[in-house]
Amino acid sequence: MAHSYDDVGMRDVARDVGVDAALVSRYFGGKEELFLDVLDSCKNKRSLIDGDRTEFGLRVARQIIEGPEDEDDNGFTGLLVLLRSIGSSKAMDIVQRTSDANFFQPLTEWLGGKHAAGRARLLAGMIMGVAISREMSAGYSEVAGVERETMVQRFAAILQAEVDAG
Amino acid sequence: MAHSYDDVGMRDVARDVGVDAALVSRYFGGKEELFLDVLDSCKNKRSLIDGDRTEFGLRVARQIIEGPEDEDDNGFTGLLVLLRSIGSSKAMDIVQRTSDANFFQPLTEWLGGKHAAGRARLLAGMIMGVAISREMSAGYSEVAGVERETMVQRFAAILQAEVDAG
DNA sequence: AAGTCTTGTCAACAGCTGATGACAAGCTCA
DNA sequence: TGAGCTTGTCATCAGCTGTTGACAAGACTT
Repeated sequence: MAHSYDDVGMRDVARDVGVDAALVSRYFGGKEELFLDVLDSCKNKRSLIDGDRTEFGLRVARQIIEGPEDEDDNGFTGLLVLLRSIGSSKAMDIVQRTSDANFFQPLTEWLGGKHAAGRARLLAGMIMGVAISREMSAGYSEVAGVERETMVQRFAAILQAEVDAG
Repeated sequence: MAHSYDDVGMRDVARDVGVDAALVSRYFGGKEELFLDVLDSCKNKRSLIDGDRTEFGLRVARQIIEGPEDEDDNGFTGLLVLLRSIGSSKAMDIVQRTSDANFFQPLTEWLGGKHAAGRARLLAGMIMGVAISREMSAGYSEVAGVERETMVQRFAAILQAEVDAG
């Protein structure tokens, strides 16, 4: 699982790699720089934008609501880390800058057409929100499988409408 | 501004009230209990649900996108604190339980009709996401005023459609 | 072979966190 | 008046954080 900025310590990172914490701190030049590097390493995936434009809604909706089949990076892990790191005053600067440069702006350009910025913001917001609502109620009010498929279809239509609105 | 669980220390809370931190810790029984009390104090507002059902979309969309006129509690502060506190392993339990009890479930009941749980989840997710996207790009790519009004209208229609879908 | 750079560890640092025991002043009530 | 409760402060605690200086072993270069 991907965590947040505040929640992951240097010693955690170091342990995962089997190395001393001092080395990590030194190699990256500090925790913030490490965070920035991690986020930048996720930006090249562009899994949101890549793919058929006419199936954007369905593709994204399914991935967000049903979650990734493989436990590894599904292209949204970077976004989830970003979302979880909101609320951290130390990471806020990086979060704002990165989300803008790696998420909002590319989406705006890809959308094009009328009110591209506003539509991108709306689209990004809805995607982030549904993604995060999934783990906010994890283990509590699970939505049944049948109903989930309906959710996917509804959400897909909403997203696609925003893409085609240009 | 409302902050997150990890970002606000006992000493901060105490200073704001003009009191020693020890008193706060003792009076509430600990930081987690304080957090829980704060969240519960926000639940009675029900500002999402209260009001005309046929204007739910417009009312919520305007409040979320344009922000509150008064700097004080606009009924969404509790939700924003909740959102920002995701990513904190210490607050996660409380966040999940509270958001379910004070947010998802009331919304589900209020919605009613077919697939109420799924629609509520979708609705809640979109609302949270757009709310949070506003502060993720604060100061960077501001959306112009004209475009913002279009956003409000589009978002309102999306939300209202989900309400009426039952 | 000698010098130097990289890769890495260890111990320690200052700064912060939430919490707690000891204690003081003021209030209430018998 | 004196007992007991509330309200509040202060110093202090252990635990955690990111960072850094000192040092060691290996690899590469001259």
